[in-house]
Amino acid sequence: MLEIHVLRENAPEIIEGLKKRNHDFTAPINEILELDEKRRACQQKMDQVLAESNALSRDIGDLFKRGKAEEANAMRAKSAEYKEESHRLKEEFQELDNRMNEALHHVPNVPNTIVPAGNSDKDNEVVHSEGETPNLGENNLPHWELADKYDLIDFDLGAKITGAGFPVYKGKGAKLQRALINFFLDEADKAGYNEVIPPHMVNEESGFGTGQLPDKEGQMYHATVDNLYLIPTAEVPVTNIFRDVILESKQFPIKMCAYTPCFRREAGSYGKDVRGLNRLHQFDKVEIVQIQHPDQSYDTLTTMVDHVKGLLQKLGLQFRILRLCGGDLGFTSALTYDMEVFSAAQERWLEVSSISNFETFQANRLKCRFRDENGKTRLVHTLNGSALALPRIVAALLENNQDADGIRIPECLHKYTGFERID
RNA sequence: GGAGAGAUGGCAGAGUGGUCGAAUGCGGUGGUCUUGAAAACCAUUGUACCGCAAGGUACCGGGGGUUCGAAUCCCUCUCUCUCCGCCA
Repeated sequence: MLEIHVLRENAPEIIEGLKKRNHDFTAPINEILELDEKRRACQQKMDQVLAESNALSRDIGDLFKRGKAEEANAMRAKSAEYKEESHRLKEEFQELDNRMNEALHHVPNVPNTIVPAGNSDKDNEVVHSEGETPNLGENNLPHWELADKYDLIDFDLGAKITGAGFPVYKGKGAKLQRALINFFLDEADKAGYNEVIPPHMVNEESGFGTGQLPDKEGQMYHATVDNLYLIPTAEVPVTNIFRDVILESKQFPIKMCAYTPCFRREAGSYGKDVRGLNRLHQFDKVEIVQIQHPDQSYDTLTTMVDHVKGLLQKLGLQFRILRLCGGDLGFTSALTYDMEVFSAAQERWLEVSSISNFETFQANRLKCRFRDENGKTRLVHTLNGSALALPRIVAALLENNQDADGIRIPECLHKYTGFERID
């Protein structure tokens, strides 16, 4: 969430910046500023009453000590007045503070100046493209048919056990899955990311910290009995490692990576989007997360994009990089690059990674700060990216590397799979 | 699941109703000394909010209560530990 003092000082610029999201935030922001003003006035009154009340209590204490109980008792009535007054002001303050924060929670991050204007994914800007579309010939198959033909993934079995969108990976299909996870983790390790295995369920505070709550509540599976959420991405538990933490500048950059399954309800999805591996309720992903000094975060974003680029190059997949437009940008992000691979049999681009700089937006919710050169605490910048999400990578690998009687495994995976072909 | 104990500053650990935001030790930072280092000594060392400032307020796991006054008493929630049971 935006910092109230920043909003207070730069409201017109922020309203202007948010227009890229195709939404006019003038009214809610004005309301926030109004509540903020009332809130501060109320705090001043409250603090003053408390100060007087505290002074009076000290005086009464002194009188008791000096044995002047009668005088002390005479002052109790006044004290009761202070108490009533301060209680009333505290209630008023909390009410104003809650309302202000509630409104503030629903204001998204301000897009970076280089974010293109636009309404939907059609307006995203292609900033890079490489690799060639393989020539598959006539009888090529989409990945769900290949998965069936070579007995790699069983969607029906998953539907029987759990429901649609929960596939069962089998045989070489399962081994390929494991190979990709290990390959991605090893590459992240080589790039200096520290691996963690976080919990796969998180509490409300964590969901709020990274911005999934309260806005995207419906996207997560919620275990209501214990009030825990299945993670939609490792971003949530990993970034929350740094909730309520004050870092030293010399600790930058903090680089973490994690493999986890990810759970998403994906309510409202339908059609060809959800066929096969295109959109699942449970999938595997290796995530990279960085915590950076505000001055360095955009350089870091570039290194993260380059890291993912390297993975796609090693896998030999045709891909492109998009700079998301304001209308497609996530709630918490200031700038996002999406990586898409070309799925040759489906003849469509599939998003396999999303790499974002959240600047201080998450840090403010997380209360993740660092001590700057002057010893003052400031909010850090947080970033994360998929490196990579497995299902669509598998879809593209199966489709793009198929021939008449099998599927070729890219060389970088051989030492992980133990086989070079699926047939 | 049953029974009990506990939660204090970066850590350890005092404090059981009145200048306590909190002793002391360790750690951190700055300095003196030293060729350098160590040791020793001196100083400093929580966070947030309000305020131009002076200063004020809040916070001793969270919330509520008693009291003129609470880290200290009461209620409640959460978490941790010990024992028993169950168990991958």
